[in-house]
Amino acid sequence: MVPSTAYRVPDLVARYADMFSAMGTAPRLRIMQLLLSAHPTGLVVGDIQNELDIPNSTLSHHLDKLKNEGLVQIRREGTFLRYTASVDALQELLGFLYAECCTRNKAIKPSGILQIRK
Amino acid sequence: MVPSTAYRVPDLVARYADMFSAMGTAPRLRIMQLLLSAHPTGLVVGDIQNELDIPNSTLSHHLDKLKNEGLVQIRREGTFLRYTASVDALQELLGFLYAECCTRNKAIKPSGILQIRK
DNA sequence: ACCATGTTTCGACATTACCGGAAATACGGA
DNA sequence: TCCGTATTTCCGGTAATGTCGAAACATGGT
Repeated sequence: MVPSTAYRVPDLVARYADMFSAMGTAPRLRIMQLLLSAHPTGLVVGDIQNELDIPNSTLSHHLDKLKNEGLVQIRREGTFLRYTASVDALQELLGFLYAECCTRNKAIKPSGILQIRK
Repeated sequence: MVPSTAYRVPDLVARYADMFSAMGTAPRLRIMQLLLSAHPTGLVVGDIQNELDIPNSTLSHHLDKLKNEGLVQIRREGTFLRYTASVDALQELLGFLYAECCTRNKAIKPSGILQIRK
């Protein structure tokens, strides 16, 4: 018996919720901001630590969470680990929000997103 | 002695983090989707409950969280409470994400947000 | 093999979050 | 005032999360 599609389709809403949750604390949102500001080069853990003043073990947990939700990408450079913001994930998330607010339901006018921001 | 601006400026990052956190669980993200799909009319609590099949007390907690982060607006209609998605809050949040990803750091091309979405 | 540096894991704690049944409250109508 | 419906508050249990020092691990160089 073939299971209904509901079983096979990964729950996108749950996935996006997890992404939002990963950006749902100030330290992690700051990390993402920092990585975006250093895009596409990214930063090594020590740089992030110095910039945000987070203890190494705490920082490692936050980075792990961001990694698990696919929001950052990692590559090794000798003894360093370089983290970069995942453009794909952020684009997906931004696209989801945009679709829900602007495309599907037209609750927000696209022009409203481009606000003056100092 | 004048305190540095860092003291007076409310921490916007923390605020946005709280908003992301509020949308960071599947039940609450579904509630926001539902309210957006019913925008601008909104829905009364009972409708949301029937639609999402969440016990009343649990639902009330989620709605309270969304209210506290300013993501929904409420008005009373007799014995009913009508919830609507807060366009202002969502626009602010979307604007923040857009600015961080597209404007400030140009990590994502704006055209990439408008993806085909079924 | 050893060392220095960078990063993660371990272990523990406090805090907060999620969930839901039962009771309490709010409102409008009879 | 009493009743029925709508919604919240109260209370408890359980699980998840944020934090961080200390120890372990990884890597490249000597």
